[in-house]
This record gives sequence, structure tokens and C-alpha cells, in this order.
Amino acid sequence: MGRAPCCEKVGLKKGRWTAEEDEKLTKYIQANGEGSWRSLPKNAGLLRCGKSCRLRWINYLAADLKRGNISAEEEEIIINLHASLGNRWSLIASHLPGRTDNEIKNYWNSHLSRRIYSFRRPVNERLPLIIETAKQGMLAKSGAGRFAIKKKKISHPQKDAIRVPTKRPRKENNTGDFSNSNIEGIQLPQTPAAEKNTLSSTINDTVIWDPCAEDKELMDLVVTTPCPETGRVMLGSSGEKANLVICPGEERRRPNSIFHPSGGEKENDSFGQFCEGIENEMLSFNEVMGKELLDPDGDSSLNDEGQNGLLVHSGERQSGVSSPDKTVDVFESIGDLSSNGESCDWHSFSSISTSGFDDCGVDWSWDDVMGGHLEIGDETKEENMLSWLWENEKGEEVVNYEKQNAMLLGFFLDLPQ
DNA sequence: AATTGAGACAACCGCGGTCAC
DNA sequence: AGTGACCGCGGTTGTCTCAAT
Repeated sequence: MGRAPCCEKVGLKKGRWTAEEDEKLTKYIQANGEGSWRSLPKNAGLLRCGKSCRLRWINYLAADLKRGNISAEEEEIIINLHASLGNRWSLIASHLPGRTDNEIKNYWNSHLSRRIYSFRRPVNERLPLIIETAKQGMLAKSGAGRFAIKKKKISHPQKDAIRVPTKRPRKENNTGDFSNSNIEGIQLPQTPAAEKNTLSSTINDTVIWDPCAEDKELMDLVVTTPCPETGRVMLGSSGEKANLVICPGEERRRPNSIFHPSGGEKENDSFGQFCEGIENEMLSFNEVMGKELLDPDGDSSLNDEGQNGLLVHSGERQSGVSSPDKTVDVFESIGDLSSNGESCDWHSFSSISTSGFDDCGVDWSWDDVMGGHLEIGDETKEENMLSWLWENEKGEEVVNYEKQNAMLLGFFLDLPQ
């Protein structure tokens, strides 16, 4: 014989709580304390299920709840903890006094998730590591910690017009930095599988990596160590340097930044395990932009020099497009796609690029990409970075795709403010 | 002024672990 | 020891608000 049921479930009221019900519940709990949810509704004179009473008390009536908007500090904590813990709302809430798991969950779903997951991706599919990496670079944005790298210019006189017009703006001001960016409105995965598996990364694990730092030893350790199983070079390592956040130069360690791209358990984190499951996700920049972001057939390509326009659709660049800003177009395209949830369509991209955004210009060059890190006259840093990007250990000229891609993607993701 | 539809959020549902009987 | 309710949690749904048309 088990316990008696918590309530009869018949004749019980559902839906919104009235002020009168709130008052009854509050008075009862103030007099008798929390708990005994089964008997509470009857004793308090409420036609509610005990479960409903508990939820109402915990989420809205408890005295220690903090009302009002989520502050910028709280928001950053949520973002960082979510990057580490995934959808463990109660755990996240435990770090935010006065906030409930439900409140944080709702805030995440309505305010933050679309800012964080900037790219269309099927549910339950992980982002490529390079995007995860750059994404986390975005997350590290607030404060000084940010990998990339300011845009050289936004030539469009009304850059707000770049926004994808798929959603009406809300009245309230969003506190985040991406609300006015041209990625607004992008459909997001609801609960990426990777998040569910992202566990146990702690603040102490975080390594903020500055690619132009003079700490070349760290650079090499983090970036150029190949996976012993796959032979691939990863944007991340494991063991002591398991967590990687790309950030700019000023601040190399930010205690609140959490990044654990592998989602592995800290104590089990070996390099092999880190590589496991992501070995095929290390795409080149062209692959990412073409296959993952733009053209499902993968036939867009990156202009090698990067000096005159950003992306060149092979064999089909639109005539009559004057200095098109392909960065802008890229994100226009993504937003447009996500707004209807359909697959990426290169042709819609083309039509967008030729119908009103032609003169949006964000030219880029490697000088631009690196420029955010470098101060004028800082030749040592510049030399370090150049050799890091274009040389191997022997000083021979090579193409370090992963390094370059990470820098480029970070650059491109640093959208106009 | 009426309609539409997206955003925000309160509340419900269902599951799994725990614990009282 | 077995049963089944309780509890807490995360996912989902329902409802309200309000900007755009």
C-alpha cells in the first residue's frame, strides 16, 4: 500500500491564479510553512492540485523571489552557466538568488537562445566545432574578452536596414548586443543534443585563449596539438587545457567564461574522448560558409585574397552588384531561411543581395581580421600572429585552415552593432 | 478600428528518482 | 521488498499583450 494520492484531480481549477487564490495560499504557507502539498489545497481552501500550489508558491509567491527584469550581470551568468550546464535550469537558478528555474528557462527561451544559436541547424544536431568555438567567442563578448576583431567599416548608411525583416521588433529594449544585429529572427534549435550532454565543465577549467598572445606555448598546446586518434588539428585541446574560449587580447582569463566544446566530463576528459564524436566536424571555412551556412551544395567559396568582397559564389557572381558585402548577405540569407524554417536557398540569397543591400560594405582583409588585436606599431604581436597563421613549426609557409577559419569566423560573427 | 501574428511568460504535463507506507 | 504517491525537474502549451498592417 503506497501513499494516498495528492489530490482527486476532479473538480479542480486550472489555469491562471487569481489574486484571491494567491492570498489564500500565501496566508496558509506563512502560517503553516511549506510542504505537505497534498493536504495544503484542502486546508487552505483552494480548489487546486497540490502540485499546482507548489509551483505557484515556488515560482511567484515565495518571499525571497526577486522580481523585475534580469540584469545584464544575471544574463551573463545565465549564458555562461548554460554553456556549461545545458538546460539544467534548477542548477543555473541556484547560482542566481531570487530567480527560479522557470523564470530562467523562460528568459532563455524568449530572450537568449536566438542570440546564442545564430545558425540554423536541425534539432539534435551539433554545430561544427568551428562554429561552436566561434559562438563561444561571441559569448565571451561582454567585457574585454572577445576574440575578434572589429569590423573595418560598415559602409551602408543605414546599417539597421540590414536586419532581416522577419520579425517585428518588440517595444522593450533588449539588453544584449545582438538584438539589432542582422541575425535577428533566426530559428534556433530547441534543445541541442550537445547541450544535454554538456556536463561538469567548471569555471576553473576555462582557458581563454588569445591567439595573438605572446604566450606561444599555450597557443601551440591548445591549437596545434593533433588528435592522436584522428590526426586532425583541433580548435581545442584537452586535459589541463580542455576548455577554450577565443577572445581578444586584453583579457586572457575571464572567470565567468565557460566553454567546453566536447561536452565531456571533466574528470574523464582525455584528448581521445574530446575528439570522439567531433572528428568529422572540423570543417574548413569554405565548408562552413558554403555547406553549413550558405549553399547546401557547397559551391560557394572564399576569395583567397579576401580583399574585394568576401564570398564569391563560384561561377555565378551577380553582375551589376556594386561592391556587395557578402558578409551581410550571408547573414541575410541565414535569417531569411530560418524565418520560414526551410532549407538554405542560395537563390534567395542572390535575390536579396541584388535588391537593396548592394552597397552594404564590410570589406575585409587579414589586416582587418588581425587589426582588432594589434595596436599600431606592435610589430612583435603582428609577427607572432602572422607566423602562427601562415607558418608551420619549421617556419615554412603553410595554410593553417583551422586557425584562419577560427579567426575569420570570429571576425564575421562580430556583427555590426 | 479591427485583425493578425509574434513575443513573453505563466502554468500545465509527464517523467524519473525518492520515499512513505 | 514492493507499490505507488510525492517531489523536482525540464519540456510544452495556453494565454495575454502589443506592434504592424
